[in-house]
Amino acid sequence: MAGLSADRPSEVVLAARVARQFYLEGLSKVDIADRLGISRFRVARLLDSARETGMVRIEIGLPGGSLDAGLSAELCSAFGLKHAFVFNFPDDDERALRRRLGEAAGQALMDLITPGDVLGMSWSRTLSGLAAALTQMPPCPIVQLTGAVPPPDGRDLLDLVRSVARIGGGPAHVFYAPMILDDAQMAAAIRRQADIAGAFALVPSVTLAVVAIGAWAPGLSTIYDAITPAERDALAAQGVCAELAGVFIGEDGRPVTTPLDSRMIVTPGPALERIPFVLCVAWGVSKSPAVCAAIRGDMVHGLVTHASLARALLHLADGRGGGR
Amino acid sequence: MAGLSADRPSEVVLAARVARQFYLEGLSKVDIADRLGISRFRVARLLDSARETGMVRIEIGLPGGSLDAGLSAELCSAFGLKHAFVFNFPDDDERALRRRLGEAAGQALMDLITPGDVLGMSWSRTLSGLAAALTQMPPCPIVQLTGAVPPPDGRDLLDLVRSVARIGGGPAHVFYAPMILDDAQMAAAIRRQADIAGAFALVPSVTLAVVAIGAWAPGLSTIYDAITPAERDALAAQGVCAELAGVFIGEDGRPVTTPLDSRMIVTPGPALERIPFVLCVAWGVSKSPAVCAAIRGDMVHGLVTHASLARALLHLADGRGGGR
DNA sequence: GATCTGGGCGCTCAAATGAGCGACCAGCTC
DNA sequence: GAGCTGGTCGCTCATTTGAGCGCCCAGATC
Repeated sequence: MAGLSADRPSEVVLAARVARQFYLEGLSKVDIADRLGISRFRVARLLDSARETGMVRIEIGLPGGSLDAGLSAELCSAFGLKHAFVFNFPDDDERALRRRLGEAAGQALMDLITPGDVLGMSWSRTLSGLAAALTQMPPCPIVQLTGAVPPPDGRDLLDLVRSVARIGGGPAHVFYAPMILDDAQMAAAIRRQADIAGAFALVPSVTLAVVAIGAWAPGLSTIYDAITPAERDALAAQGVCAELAGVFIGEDGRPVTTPLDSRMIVTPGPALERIPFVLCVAWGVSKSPAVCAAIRGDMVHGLVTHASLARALLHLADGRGGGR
Repeated sequence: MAGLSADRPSEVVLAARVARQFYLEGLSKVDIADRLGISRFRVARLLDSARETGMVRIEIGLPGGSLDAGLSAELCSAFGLKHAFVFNFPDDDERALRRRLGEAAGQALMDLITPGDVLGMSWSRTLSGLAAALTQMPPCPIVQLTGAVPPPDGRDLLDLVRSVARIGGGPAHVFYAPMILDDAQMAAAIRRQADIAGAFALVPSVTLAVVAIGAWAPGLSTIYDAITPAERDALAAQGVCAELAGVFIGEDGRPVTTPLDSRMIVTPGPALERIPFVLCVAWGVSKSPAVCAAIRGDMVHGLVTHASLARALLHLADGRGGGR
């Protein structure tokens, strides 16, 4: 099985000739065999040897642009994702990285959405820039998946949903409610409001959702930063390590039920799990354990991210599951 | 035929996934199609696109060692050689380069020779080191192809022929005569000597010859340096641009008949042309036009050389014939 | 010399692949 | 709406390719 002994220069060169003609000139093995006056079986064996000895090197590369197709493909394989989009954006400027990833998510959304879809959306600082890159959309209905959190720049989830709906021309199903309330009774009362109940009634029909992944750590999740230290610790003790559209996720990538749930206006975990395609955006190497957990389960089907986080994820996957 | 539009990230990534699985994991297109849930035709088209757009990069590389298989293969194709051996030897130290090329020629000879062969040999400073690398040889008869020139270090053609014969255990057919004589009559007389005539009678049975290529310029040919300036110019005027075992070669790679021939004890050009396999050793970028001419015709079937000369040859071939 | 053994070679047959073709669809023009 | 056009898709059929097998030869062992 080794082949190509080092003390047979003519065979090494012959293998190189065969490899050139096969891989670079695109000739068939039969043609090569005829030209070189050897059997097609020998051609095949020489090619095998050339591959085995590393004489033929094949790389799946960056075709240009900022999309790293090779990393994206690896991520798909390693985590069983249906789609992954890894972009070569520099990490140094956080604001620019967020903006570009938001636009990239818009690109991905345009690419994935089809006229029959019903789009669900949640909010994050990264996603708030998504609409800027949307140039064309089918007129899909768009559903607000969670209550709103007050954004620093005033562009909130309702703005995002409406912007996206305007581009496609489809109906926007929005409602006015905060994401977190002080007590469960008030949350329940709010959920009974007609517009909110109406929006949530549409969730089962959502076919494509765009959400961000938060990590359960300071500064890495809007919710983490919005609650008390005691609540943070309680959830961490329950195994929460990531957060997806207000749904808490454990290390196995499945939703974790927490006492906080009753005080939140969000699509419930089981409902989120039933959405056929959930596209996530994640950002920052420090989030890698959280993202790893989130995409490990079956909840997340697509991921938009940048190269350094992607590499960190692949490293985690290699270390643990022994993925190739 | 272009495919993979830049504004379809998912298709680009899909192509990368397909390419990974096909080229790196060795799966069949049918398997890939089944895994990804697409048709095998789509797999084939994605692979074509990936090749076209340069997403898949294939290089035929150096497997290690000093033999550059890629350059060797290119040289074979560009000049229609049966065998080429290009070695990555540094150019800076001429003595070392010559020694290593001589040994490399020995390697090539061991590789190419088979028990039924009759080996013909001529001399050059490079070839004088050939025997040093010979470890095993079939017991082939070995024939001296030319008269001798006095070597600087005393190791002459007869020594070389005898050394090679000793390693293989075959008979050595040598004779005592200089390569160049002062007048034609004396040369004719010498040719009639029994041992010389005997050796030359064997030339038609020679199946494999090892010779060096000289360029028609000062310091690049033993013969050039051995004759008068007037003779040099006369031969140059006749179109001589290279020299092979004492046979003068024109720009078309075919032997040139010259007045000098009658004064030389060498295998005649037509006889040399009839040898089934002529293996040449050449050295030095300054010889590239001569080597190019010599290997252009059908006289030379194999070449042992170093990377920089090989590249110069390919450059010449590209410029002229438009070889790819 | 007889026998064994390992490796290279080329055959057969089934699976994989490519070339070419028509179906289908979206967008456009009239 | 009818008709045209450019593009993608998957089919058929012929060719190419791979897996496995037996042959043959060289070298080792007895």
